[in-house]
Amino acid sequence: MTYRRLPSLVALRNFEAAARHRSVTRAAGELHVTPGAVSRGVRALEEEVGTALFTRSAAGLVLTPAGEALLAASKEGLDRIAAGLVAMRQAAPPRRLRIGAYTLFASRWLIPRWNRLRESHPGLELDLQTSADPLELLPGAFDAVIAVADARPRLGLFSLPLVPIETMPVISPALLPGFDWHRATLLHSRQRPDDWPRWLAAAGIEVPDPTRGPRFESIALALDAAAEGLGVALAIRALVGADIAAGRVAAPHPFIRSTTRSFTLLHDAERKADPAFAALRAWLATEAAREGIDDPRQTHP
Amino acid sequence: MTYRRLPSLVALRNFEAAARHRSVTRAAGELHVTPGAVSRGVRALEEEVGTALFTRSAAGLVLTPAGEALLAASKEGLDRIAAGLVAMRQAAPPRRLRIGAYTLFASRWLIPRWNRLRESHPGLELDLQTSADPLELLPGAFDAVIAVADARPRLGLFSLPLVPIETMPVISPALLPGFDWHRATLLHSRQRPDDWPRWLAAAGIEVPDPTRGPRFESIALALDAAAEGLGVALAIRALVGADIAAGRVAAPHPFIRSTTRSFTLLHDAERKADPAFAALRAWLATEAAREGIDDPRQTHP
DNA sequence: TGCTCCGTTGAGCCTAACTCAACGAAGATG
DNA sequence: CATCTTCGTTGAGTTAGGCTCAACGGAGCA
Repeated sequence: MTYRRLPSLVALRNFEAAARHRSVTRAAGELHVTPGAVSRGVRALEEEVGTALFTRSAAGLVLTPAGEALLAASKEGLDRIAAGLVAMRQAAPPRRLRIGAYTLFASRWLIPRWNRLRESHPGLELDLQTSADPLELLPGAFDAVIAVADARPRLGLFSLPLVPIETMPVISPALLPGFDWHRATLLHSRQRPDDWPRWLAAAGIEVPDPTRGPRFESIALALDAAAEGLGVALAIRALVGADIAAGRVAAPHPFIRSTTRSFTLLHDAERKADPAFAALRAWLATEAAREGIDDPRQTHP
Repeated sequence: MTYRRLPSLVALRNFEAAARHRSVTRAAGELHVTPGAVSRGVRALEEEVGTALFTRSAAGLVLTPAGEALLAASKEGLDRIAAGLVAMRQAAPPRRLRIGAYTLFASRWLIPRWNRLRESHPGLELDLQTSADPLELLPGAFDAVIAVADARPRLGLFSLPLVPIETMPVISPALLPGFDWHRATLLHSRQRPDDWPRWLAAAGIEVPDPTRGPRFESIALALDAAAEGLGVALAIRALVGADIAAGRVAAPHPFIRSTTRSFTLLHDAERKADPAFAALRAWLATEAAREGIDDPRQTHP
């Protein structure tokens, strides 16, 4: 029943990298793990095959004859597999998914994370189209759509909430000292005229007239205006992190208003099992989960 | 820094087996896992590469072109690695370790497990020599010794307790009905004359004379005598499990006397890091830990 | 003699991968 | 044509392999 006896392939990969570099530390760098992990992996492999593969010295690693033989085999074997993955992508040309997304979400969230998708899923190509108008995102012109939606299930649609809509006020950092709600100019988005009244009510702040102030076509423009010092805009928390970190805007008040809606991935329920859709979902879910852990704009400047 | 991008090699192995067999169930059999594990692994791989590798039907699996390409590559790659392991064993001829072991332990514990060692560590060959005399096992004539020892560390020796010494009485199952300690014949081992007095005292059983009865050269012979219905012998729990399961002997009393000593692997402390010794230790420790979970004589009849 | 670099290791944690059990779909059988 | 069997999938929960962190020891270097 046993066709082939293989050691732990994880340990084997550790060994192969360590042997190729003649260094535990460099192998750890290549594999993005700690040197300790590589050291343990190699030890485990040596124990499994019952033979020393390296002679260790502080200067570096020297392969034993057995190690040389195993290095050749594992390098060729892993190379063959890696080459096969490339060949496979030609047998299956990149899968192109047409994605429709809300403009602000695309520019502040999706695009900054784009590189990681290309790296981790080379077989997936996204054709991104954006719209500031939620209605345009509804029809079947896209394979999948990222829109603002509540958690309510929709017949025939699979939905995956990604990023909660939470509003918070932002102003130019220059205006932060002595900021006064009664004298502040509220910057509105035409699409979301109720945002300010709701936020102010939830925060328990009273102003002369919550509907006063200039109206902009989109939240993005209101945000730009706030950064320019024109007044205070309501931003979506998850989408202004980088602006705050970069010092473009700052929060004059700590209250964040939660809502029941999220930026949500929506696609045809029948395509749930399609690996391309599964990959897209998994990637988006992972990125959404690491929200706040590290911002891509910080780590990949 | 990233030399090669590889998917999860565990998932890849699942896929390769499933693709080769054109069957999840058969692949699971080969890999000694459940079909669910293989199914999940393949799904994860498909998601990782973003491409369907199989088209599923109840009749079986059919590979997509991408799956064909990946099967070829992974099969060749894994074959190359497996072949390299064989070649490696020729570069490093089997390591032969001279093992000295207490006779009863060797026959009742070590030998029944021998096959699993040969299977899991083909690079390790044990040269087993046994003795019923503990003194013969001490000197440096062996690479490692399995002897009765307490947990006290010994200078210059590495020790690994394997199986605790616990004594329990056994008789022929035929004598079990109406067994009476006052009329029973105690079968003694010459090497361990104190065993019966100690066990009886610990169990709180009084007999006319705990030292009466025939003396045999070894526990093994006393055990044989008990099985023949000559009387009641004191056996070591871990070594009579199979005899009890096979109905050769039975326990007339549930009490098991624990001691501070164990069958213990002993070897030169300096050879602790030697992979062959590490492999031997790991194998013995694993076998000792599965003690009672399944007896090798049951599963490999 | 002290510094630095490198590999190892003890302790503890985390998550990928596994098991178990239940389920639905597609032949096979009577 | 109902029933049974086989096979792959999947939700829930568990486990252990592999990882990190931090501390340590030995070898070369200043």
